[in-house]
Amino acid sequence: MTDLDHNTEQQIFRAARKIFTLKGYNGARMQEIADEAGINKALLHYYFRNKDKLFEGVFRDVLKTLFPGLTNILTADLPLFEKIPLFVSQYIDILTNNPEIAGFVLYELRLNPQRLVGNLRDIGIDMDLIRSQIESEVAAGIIRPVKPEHLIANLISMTIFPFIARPVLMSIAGMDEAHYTKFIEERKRIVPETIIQSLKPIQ
Amino acid sequence: MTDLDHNTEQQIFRAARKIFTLKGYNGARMQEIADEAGINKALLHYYFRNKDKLFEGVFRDVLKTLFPGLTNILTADLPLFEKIPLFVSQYIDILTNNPEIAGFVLYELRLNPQRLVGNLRDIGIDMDLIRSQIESEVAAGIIRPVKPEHLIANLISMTIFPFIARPVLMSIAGMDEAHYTKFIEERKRIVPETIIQSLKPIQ
DNA sequence: GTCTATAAACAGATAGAC
DNA sequence: GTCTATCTGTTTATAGAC
Repeated sequence: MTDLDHNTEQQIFRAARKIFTLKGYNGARMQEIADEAGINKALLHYYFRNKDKLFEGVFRDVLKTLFPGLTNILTADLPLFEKIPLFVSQYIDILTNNPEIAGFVLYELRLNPQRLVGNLRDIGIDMDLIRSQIESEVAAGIIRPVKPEHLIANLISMTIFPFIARPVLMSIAGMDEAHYTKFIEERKRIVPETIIQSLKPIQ
Repeated sequence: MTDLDHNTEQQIFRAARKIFTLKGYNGARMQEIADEAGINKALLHYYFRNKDKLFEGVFRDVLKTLFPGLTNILTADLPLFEKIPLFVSQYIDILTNNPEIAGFVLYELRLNPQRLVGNLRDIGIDMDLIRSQIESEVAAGIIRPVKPEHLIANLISMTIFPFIARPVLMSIAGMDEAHYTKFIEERKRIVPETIIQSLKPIQ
């Protein structure tokens, strides 16, 4: 399956990814996807049978953008204080390039949680590994004890949420586009700093 | 306008709030709202003219659940270290009772950011007030310097995100319903602790 | 493979009886 | 105020020509 073999199929898929992530499953129209791809509506059905199957493909594709490389960082063989900034920085870069996908995935999963089934492999984090890393760093006096669920929750919350809540944050803080961009860039430093400070043992 | 005067209207509104927050504007069906309210579809139009107006009312109502009391806490006359746990605890209680509204509001706002216009009053936080409180507590040696945008972003991210990402968090951490409930309750302690630790001056 | 034309189902909205 | 019946427009999906 080379790039040239399925040029139209790829064009459709790219258009579908754009429209679906922007408008959601229920808000997306097959006609709009066809327009975006510059082809006829009937071709969508020729290549992908129906809206559901097209969406399913896009959703898997978006999950692959969002998860695998990142869960790898979390389970890499690095001290927590190195892992955390790496994770935040890479995640912010991905979301800066794909600003809609976090909100898209979480919303569609809430509408339809069973979409997780069958895609769990892409999302899973080895919590036991993180738990044992925490235990050994606690034993070494590097960090204070913390439950892995809460550490992970804090980390991804502070990293992802500003992308989901963008309009609200801009509004309450009175930011324009430029401010928001700067704000996001600053979070590469702020988020790790916040977590690391909270993890340091009390001297 | 007493409760008894508009019993049907209220029934419809409650049903609409349930269906809209659960399925979103695009996913909600007037028929389903009518069924939920136990009345006929035509009555929806009799009371609320059309789907847009019905949604508009629900959206405002949800904003009122989500914001006013909380922004009040943030601008109350209390030390930061007291405000923060209060905010987290109250927000978690509200979201526990209305688990879908955070995701609902943020998603609908992303689809349609202009919904903020005209509702800004409900959402606004007086950032200058928070900024000056930070400055004075820094001057008093109680906390380290921090930009108000980031403090607020950290606070609401860690508080709200676990409700939006519920299925993902449950999945990656292998939690069942009971675990998740306990996890959320724990965050009333964890979130303030994390922020406060990160704010304490280095001794 | 790609198109035009159209079928089939659905969803929002209204007319009009009671 | 509340209902049944129906209209109108939209949207997914297919048939069939090229």
